[in-house]
Amino acid sequence: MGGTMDGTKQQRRGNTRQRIQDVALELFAEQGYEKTSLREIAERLDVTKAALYYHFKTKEEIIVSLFEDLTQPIEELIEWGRRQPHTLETKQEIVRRYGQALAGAAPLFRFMQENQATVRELRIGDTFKDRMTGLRDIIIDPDASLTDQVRCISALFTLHAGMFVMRDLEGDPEDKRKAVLEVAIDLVTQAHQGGRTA
Amino acid sequence: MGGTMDGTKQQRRGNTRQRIQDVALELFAEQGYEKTSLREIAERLDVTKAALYYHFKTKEEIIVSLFEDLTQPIEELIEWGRRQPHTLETKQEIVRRYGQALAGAAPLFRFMQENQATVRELRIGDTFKDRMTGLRDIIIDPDASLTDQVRCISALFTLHAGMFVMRDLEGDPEDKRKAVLEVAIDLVTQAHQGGRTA
Amino acid sequence: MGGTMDGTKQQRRGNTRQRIQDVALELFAEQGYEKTSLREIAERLDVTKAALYYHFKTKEEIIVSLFEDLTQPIEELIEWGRRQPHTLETKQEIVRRYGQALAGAAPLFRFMQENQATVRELRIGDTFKDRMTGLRDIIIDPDASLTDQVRCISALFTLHAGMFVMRDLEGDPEDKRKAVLEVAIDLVTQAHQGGRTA
Amino acid sequence: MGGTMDGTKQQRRGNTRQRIQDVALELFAEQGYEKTSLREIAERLDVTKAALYYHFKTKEEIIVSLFEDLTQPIEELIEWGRRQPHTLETKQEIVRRYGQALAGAAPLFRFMQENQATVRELRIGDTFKDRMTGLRDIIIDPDASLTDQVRCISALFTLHAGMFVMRDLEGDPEDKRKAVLEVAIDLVTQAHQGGRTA
DNA sequence: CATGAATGAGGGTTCATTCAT
DNA sequence: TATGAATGAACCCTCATTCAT
Repeated sequence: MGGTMDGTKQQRRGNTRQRIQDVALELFAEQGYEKTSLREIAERLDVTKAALYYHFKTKEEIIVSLFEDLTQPIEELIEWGRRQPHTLETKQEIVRRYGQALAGAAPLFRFMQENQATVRELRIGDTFKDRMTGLRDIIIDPDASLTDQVRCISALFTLHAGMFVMRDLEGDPEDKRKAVLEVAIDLVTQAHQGGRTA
Repeated sequence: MGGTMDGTKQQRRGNTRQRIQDVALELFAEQGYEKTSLREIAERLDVTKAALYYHFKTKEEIIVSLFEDLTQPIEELIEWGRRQPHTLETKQEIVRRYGQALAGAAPLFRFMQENQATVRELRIGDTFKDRMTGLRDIIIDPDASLTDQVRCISALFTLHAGMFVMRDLEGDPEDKRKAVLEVAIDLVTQAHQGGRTA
Repeated sequence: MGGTMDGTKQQRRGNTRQRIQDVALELFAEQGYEKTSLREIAERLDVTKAALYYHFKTKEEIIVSLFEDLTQPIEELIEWGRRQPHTLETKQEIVRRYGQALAGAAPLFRFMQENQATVRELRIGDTFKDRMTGLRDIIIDPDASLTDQVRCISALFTLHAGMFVMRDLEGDPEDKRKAVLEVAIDLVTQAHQGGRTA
Repeated sequence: MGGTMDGTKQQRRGNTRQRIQDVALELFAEQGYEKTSLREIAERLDVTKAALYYHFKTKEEIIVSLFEDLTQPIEELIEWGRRQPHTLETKQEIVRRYGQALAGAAPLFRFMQENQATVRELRIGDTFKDRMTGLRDIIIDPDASLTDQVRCISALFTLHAGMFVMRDLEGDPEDKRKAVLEVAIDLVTQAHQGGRTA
């Protein structure tokens, strides 16, 4: 009552919306979307379930908002990619940047990878698929051999796998990141040259 | 009463357990584990929920039984792999056979890929992880460079991706299968030679 | 096939009905009637639930049959008591014999004491109440003071308590039995003399 | 909107928790714990089952809360008893007060008496047993004869029986209460003097 | 901004019971 | 004698959501 907070309820400066997103993403990534209840989120925040509804109209809107906030870099990457010439350098740069974008929103992508069935039914599903298709079309040469097309997709998947599956591979994280990137770039490079050499 | 059934209740010869598994897997793969209710499964089979409980003790046991039934070929593959010398040929053969095994239980693996968050919490989770680790240890040379290790994992992932993600890639399914296999084999081959050449 | 049993299924000479009763009583006394399911009984006997229904029409009939089989001595005791003169000796003898009867069917009475709410709703309820009333009327003098009437009921209750509550009192069981009996007899004796002395 | 409620939904001022407890205790005492479903309780209150779960986390918590709320006088009685000298007067006073405490929470104790099997499995079970043991230790002389120990327990049991079994004894309730108390006090008195006189 | 109280729909699970074989 | 398969009703419980305050 007057003056500074007493700490009982940690800083409530109106950042509640943000805090909800943080906790939600953490729990969604850890337990899955359906197994995470609003009650659980609310409890962690020491807030009522009803409070969540002040900030988000539905449970789905929480995940959608996360998706929209966190995946903009990828949107921009695609935008950028579309305007570039389809050279090898461009492709390699795309892979590099995509790797960074994934790392920048790791929990979200972990969530999306581990909850594909859920994501597909959510509103995000289609949007996300569109983006992936967009990316693909940039690095895939339409008249490349099937094998090379697969290589490109495999490159993207390697990046994804790099984030989550390879956590239990031993080695320095930074080294692993580099190794993953190298393999991915290798794949698009092979794919790019495939057309010309074979 | 003599002769064939009248069709109202299709053949109830004792294949109910099997039919439950079939329908369950279909729905689990399509909608996810948590979003598929036992009521839904029962309705599709024109049977009561309680009937499911005659054949399976819990919902989890249904998916576990599917896992155990359909995953044995992979178990055997690992067994076989362990007894082979770690030659390039062995590795390539592992990849080939793993591809086949995946194809042989496609719906289950699609389910597991798209419901990782769920699977992790289920009893299957650990078993599955162990198997993947087992496979990895066979095709990965322990003293290979990190990059080559990533290549091997990427090969396995490419096979997985091949099953599900690449469905919307245009082209003859059989051709796609071959292309996927080629890329995967390529990756382990590069990884294998990496140590010797680099 | 032919000759003696092999022991896998212990003696099944047609005593199944009896075995059901035994196991049922044990479980009913231990866990209560409602918390004991037919599945549980069947499993303990290594038999199907359906088999129970060959021997008993309903779950209730199992407990009813136990009641009828095991409480006959008390029925007879009442019969006997009714024909005796209402002397002190008779009353004392009733108490003594009732104590024995309780001991002879301890698990059943433990069950009835600990599941009164259930028993009341079962068909047994009334029968049992009738018997208790019968007993009471024998040892209670209709024109005794209220206090002496209470003494008589208290005597009966002391016997009941003696069976179950006093199990955790230390001391030799046989000694405890005697002590309980002594107190009960004391109570009816006081009650009997009350009328004459007060 | 201003003034009194319209009666459709009787006063919902926040006394719902209390109303749940009241109805629950009534039904539990009448039909037993397991045979009373939450649906039944909810219906009587003209409320949804889910509403019960807003106020109590589980069904068990309802009975536990009743136990904790209603049983405090006995807790205090024991506390008080422990601090008194072990004189005859103290023992008699304990019996008197215990009788009052029982009367003050008659429905709860009726429930506990008639659902012992259930209570034993509930969290309350042990707590209750501890209290009874506490009471016992106050009125029982450790070096009294077994017979006198039984007398003390019998006294307590007489009080219990007085509440429930003797309802169908004819006579004025108040007179019956007095008679029961007299017998109980008599028993502890005999027990107390037993050591000195016998 | 947020809570307290409640709802309706549905979840998985268990039960006593039935009946053809 | 007993089993295998199934049912219908009920169970406790949890969820996302609503709304007056």
